[in-house]
Amino acid sequence: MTRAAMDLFAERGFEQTTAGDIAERAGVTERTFFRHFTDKREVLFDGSKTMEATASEAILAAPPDAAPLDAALAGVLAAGALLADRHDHAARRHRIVEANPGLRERELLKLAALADATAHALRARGVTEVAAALAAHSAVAVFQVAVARWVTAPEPPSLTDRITETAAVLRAL
Amino acid sequence: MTRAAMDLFAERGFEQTTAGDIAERAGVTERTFFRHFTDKREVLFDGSKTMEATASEAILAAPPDAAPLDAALAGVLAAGALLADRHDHAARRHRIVEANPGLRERELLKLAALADATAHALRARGVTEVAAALAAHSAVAVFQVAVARWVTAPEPPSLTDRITETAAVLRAL
DNA sequence: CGTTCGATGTCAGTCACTGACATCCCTCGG
DNA sequence: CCGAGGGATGTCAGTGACTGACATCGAACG
Repeated sequence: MTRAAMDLFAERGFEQTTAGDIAERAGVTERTFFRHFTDKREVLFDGSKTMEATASEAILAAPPDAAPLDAALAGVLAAGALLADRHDHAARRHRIVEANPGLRERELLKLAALADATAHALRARGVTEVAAALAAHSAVAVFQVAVARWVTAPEPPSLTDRITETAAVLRAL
Repeated sequence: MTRAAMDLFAERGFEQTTAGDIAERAGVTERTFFRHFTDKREVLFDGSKTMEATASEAILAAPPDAAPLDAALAGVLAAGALLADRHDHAARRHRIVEANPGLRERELLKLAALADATAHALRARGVTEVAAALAAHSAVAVFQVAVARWVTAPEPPSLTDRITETAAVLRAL
C-alpha cells in the first residue's frame, strides 16, 4: 500500500488523496487500510521502528570507552545505512513529506522517537540523563541535516559520508 | 478560549474533548473556534510566533563576535524569558501536551519552527547554512531539555538558570 | 471434515474541519 | 442622528478521517 500511496501523493498531493483512493489503488477496502496503518500519514513511515532498533543496537555495540556523542553518532550512522542504497526512493519520499505540514509534523515525531531510543541506549551505557538527551538530540540533528543534503543533491557523496561530514561541522561549533 | 480548552483537557483529556465542547464553555460557536485556531490542537500553541520573533531579535542583537552557538543560546534564553514568570501555567500545559501524542507532535513542529527561525537569524549573521542549522538544533535541544526539567520540578531554579545549566552540559560533550 | 483463527469486507456512526451565506455591531463620514 | 462599510459571529450543509460491531472467508490443523 505504501507504493500506491506514494504514487498518489506524488500525482495529486497528500490532501487531495483520500484514504479510500489509496485503498482502491492497492486493491483493498478503506477499512483494511486503517487496519494496517493507524492513520493516513503513517503509510509513509513504515520503517521507522526498524531504524530505532538498529540505532539502539549500534549504540550498545559501540566500544565501551567511546564518548556519548560518538556512540550516538554510531547509532545514526547505522540507521542511515538502512537508507543508503535507496537514494531515489528516499528523495521521492522526502519531496512528498516536505510538501505537506502534516507529514513534516509526523516526520518530526519519528525523529523524536529516534532521539528517545538513542538517549535510552546511551543511558544503558551509563550516560547521565541530561547528557544522554543532549547527545541524542545532537546526533539526530546531524542525521536530519545530512539526510536533507543527501536527498536534495545527486549521489555521491554517500549518505555515510554526508553524516560524517555533517558531524564534523557540529564538532567545530 | 485557551483557558476553557486547558481546563477541559485537564479534566477529561484531549481526545474526550470535542471542539464543540471548548466553544460552548467559551460561549461561542464551534465555527468561531475554528476561525480563531486552524485546528483543535493549535489552541495550546498561541504564543509560539511571539517566541520565534523574540528569539530572532535576540540573536540579531547579540554581539557581532559571538560564536554561532552562543548567539543561538541567547535566542532561546530570550524566548525562555517569556515563560519565566508563569511556571504554574507552563507546568500544567506541559502535562497536558505530554499526555497526548498528537499534541506532542504539534509541540515538535513548533520547536522545529523555533529552530528554523533561529537558523535563519544566524544566517543573517553570516553563519554557514549547515552550521546555522546545527547550532539552531542544538540550542533548541537545550531549550527543550531545560524547560522539561524546569516544569517537572518545583521552582527555583529559574528557567534561565536551567537553560544555562543545560547549555553547560552540552558544551561538555 | 469440522474447527479455529487471522485477515478482510460491510455498515453505521462520530467528529474535525470547511465553504457559503446571513446577521450583528461598531465606526466613521455626512 | 443616519446610512454605508467592514469585521466578527452564527447557521447550515457537506466531506473525509477514523472507529466499533458484526459477517465472511480461506488457510492451517487435528
